[in-house]
Amino acid sequence: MKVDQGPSPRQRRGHGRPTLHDVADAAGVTRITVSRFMRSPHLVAAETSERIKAAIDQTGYVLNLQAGQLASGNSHIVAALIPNVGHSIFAETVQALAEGLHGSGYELLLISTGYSMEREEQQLRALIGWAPAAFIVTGRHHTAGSRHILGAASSSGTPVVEIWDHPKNAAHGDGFALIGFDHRHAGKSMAQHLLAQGHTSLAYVDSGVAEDFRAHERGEGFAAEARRAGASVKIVRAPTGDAFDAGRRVLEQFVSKGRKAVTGVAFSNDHLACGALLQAQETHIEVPGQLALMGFGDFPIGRQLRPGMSTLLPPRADIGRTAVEEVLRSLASGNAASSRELPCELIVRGSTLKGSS
Amino acid sequence: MKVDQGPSPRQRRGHGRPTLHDVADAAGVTRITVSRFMRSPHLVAAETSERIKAAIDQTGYVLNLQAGQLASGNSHIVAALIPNVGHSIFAETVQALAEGLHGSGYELLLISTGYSMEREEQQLRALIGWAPAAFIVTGRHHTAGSRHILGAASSSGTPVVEIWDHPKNAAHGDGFALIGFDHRHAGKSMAQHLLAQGHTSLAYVDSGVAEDFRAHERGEGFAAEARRAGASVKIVRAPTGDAFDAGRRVLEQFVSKGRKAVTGVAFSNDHLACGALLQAQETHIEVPGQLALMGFGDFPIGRQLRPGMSTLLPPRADIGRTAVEEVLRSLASGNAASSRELPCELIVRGSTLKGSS
DNA sequence: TTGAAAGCGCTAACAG
DNA sequence: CTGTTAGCGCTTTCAA
Repeated sequence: MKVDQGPSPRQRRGHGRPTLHDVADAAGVTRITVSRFMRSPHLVAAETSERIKAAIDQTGYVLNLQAGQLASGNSHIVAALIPNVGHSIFAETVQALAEGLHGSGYELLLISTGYSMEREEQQLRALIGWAPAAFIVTGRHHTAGSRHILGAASSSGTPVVEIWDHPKNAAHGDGFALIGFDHRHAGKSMAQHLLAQGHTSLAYVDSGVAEDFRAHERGEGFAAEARRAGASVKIVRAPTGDAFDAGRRVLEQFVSKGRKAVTGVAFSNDHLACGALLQAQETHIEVPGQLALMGFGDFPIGRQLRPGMSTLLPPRADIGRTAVEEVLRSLASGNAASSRELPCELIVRGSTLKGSS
Repeated sequence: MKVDQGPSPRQRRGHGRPTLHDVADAAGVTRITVSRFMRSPHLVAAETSERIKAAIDQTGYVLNLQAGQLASGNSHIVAALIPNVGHSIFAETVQALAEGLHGSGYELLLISTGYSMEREEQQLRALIGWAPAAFIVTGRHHTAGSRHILGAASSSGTPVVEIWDHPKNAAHGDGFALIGFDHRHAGKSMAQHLLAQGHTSLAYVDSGVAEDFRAHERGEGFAAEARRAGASVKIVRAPTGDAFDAGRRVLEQFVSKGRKAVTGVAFSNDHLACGALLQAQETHIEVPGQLALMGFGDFPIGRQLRPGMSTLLPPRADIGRTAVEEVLRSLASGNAASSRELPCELIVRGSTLKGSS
């Protein structure tokens, strides 16, 4: 017995899929009973349940979420805006978001902003049409328009969580929950590590991506700490393009431009740092002997090269897990999501440890 | 004049956001006119448009997509199921999907299946509740349940595209559009390259992920071609876990187990191959002198190590671009999406070229 | 434990 | 160019 296509019995506008009504007819009950069965089976008599169950697989019925959400007034979509879904640094966070939401009854709507605040705002505007139940955005820098949208959502009870950031001096308070770590402090840790190794002439290689504010902040923290300790410090910006190549070119610069004075370099991510390490090895610069290098992110390759790349391990997956946790908690309790600090961990390997190379 | 919260005038159930009705009232027209203005502004008189425009920003109105889709009967969601959104090999494809859909009026609903067919089926079941306008799935291996769901969608006019595959002998015809390349043929190319370099004792290191069928198929193609040419060939499976480490361990095996006879090894991806290359260098095995290595995927790191890693470059971004193209074309024309072959490119670097190391 | 009535916010179809 | 009417498929009261 198939759903008929041609001259149909009950004239319908929508696509021909079975509806609650069809199931109800087949089971000899009304729509509401079927609806109830779908959401709270225990409120339906056992015998009725059986009939409905049979009717459901007979018709091949699937609940239409859109209709349900329209009627109930709350969507089951969690929107997450990530600078670059595929980038090594965010991959695990995204994975954790998906993992955490799986089975919660909420669906993850994942958006790549391409590290562009304008793009983020556009996406947000498109998203609000979906009336997401919660927003997860990356970082605390947004256009005025984005802040307005998120603020409106937040003040009408929609959880808004900013991930991958958590400045200690939350002077700037948009009131959104922040889940992550202090990037200035991360930069400071990097500087401290190099200083502790006896370096007094430092450099920070910033991300070539203009809107990677978090990398810039790490640089600021790095420079501030270096100066505080009386060391010299240079900040250079990596070229755009392949990160390994960028790292290589930066190293060339350091060598050719007579910046040999620099002995300790921190990079805004491990790929840059590893590119520099490879370049150093090929041009016979000893690491860490002549030059100590460290990265950020603890990407797999950093552990593989010799000497291993010292780095800061950010709580990549934890950020995702915690964000979902907060969102779900907030959704369930009605209270706003709260901020959580998740610190980085310093991973020391051969690229900064004199004893090792 | 704010939307009131307390004892409201028009008793409403939904969340307090403004609706078409509010805008219509404010503009002194009916809802349908506003609706029309939102979708086909050119059908509305200039003067009326002005009034509506004013009413819209006065009320802060946003179109509710869910309601619209329910009423019109067609969703604007394109669902894409990818084994691992963050994995290097898929990152560009995902990026291209997002890019291509941006501005098309469709939203990308991105799902990671974790390389599990069961998981894929679960996700599909959850997804159909959203009535996606199109499905993009990875590969041509799915559970019977998934095939059933996709088949039903397809035969009711919903485009279904399988990406990252395109077997030449499409004996198996689910009828879905296939966008990608023939993995057996890719494996064959890899074997041919090693054979052409004079190797007669080959090995293929298969992915440790059981459900990475495409990697297995490349191995089959590789082995078949090797045998055809009279070479010996072994297939081993990489351990799971960090891919670089897995590659290292596989290389250790080759050396310790007296499998020294093997002189040419192809890996199911570049990370495995690069791990092996690093391990070889550290244990003073000459590449390509004693052992030629090649990978698959052309990941950035393969270009950076010395000697460079020979590999097969799959049309990562092209697959995504083309998939979106086909989906949109199909959606617009009503015809089913069609298959497209997008071949891989052989990238020869030092790891297989005797003259270079 | 089940049902009736009303409506979520928007749009198709046809008039005018 | 604009309005009327009648839903899309489901869920929320509230009553039986």
